[in-house]
Amino acid sequence: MAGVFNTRVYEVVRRIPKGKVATYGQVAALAGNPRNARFVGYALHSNPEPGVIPCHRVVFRDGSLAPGFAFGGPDRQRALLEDEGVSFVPPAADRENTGSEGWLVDLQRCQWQE
DNA sequence: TTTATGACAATTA
DNA sequence: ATAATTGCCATAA
Repeated sequence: MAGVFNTRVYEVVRRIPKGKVATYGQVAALAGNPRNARFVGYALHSNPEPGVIPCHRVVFRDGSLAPGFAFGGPDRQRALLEDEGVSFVPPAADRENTGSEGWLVDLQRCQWQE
């Protein structure tokens, strides 16, 4: 099909439990390619399997998400994650948020762990 | 058909 | 310690 990696990513993202989030790097690593974090997002962009793959649970290593490419806006993603029980924390001021409302997912508590 | 770019992360200088 | 570069697969033009 459209590449093994792509299919692998979908499978991994689909495994992310509700209330948890995974970073691109983690998904890429589980997909078998720890260096392919870039294509993880591209895979979701290419064929996000609407309704099947929770793209909103995939966030940056910093805890933020893709600004402008979120299924409706970063604000929308925060609402979805909060609704699932994901904890949000204010920016560390040291780490400038990539595009969220200024709030980052608490990877310390909500990062998906296999 | 080939070339260039893309939701990032890790490594090396 | 920080900064800049590299790496990987797939898709679009």
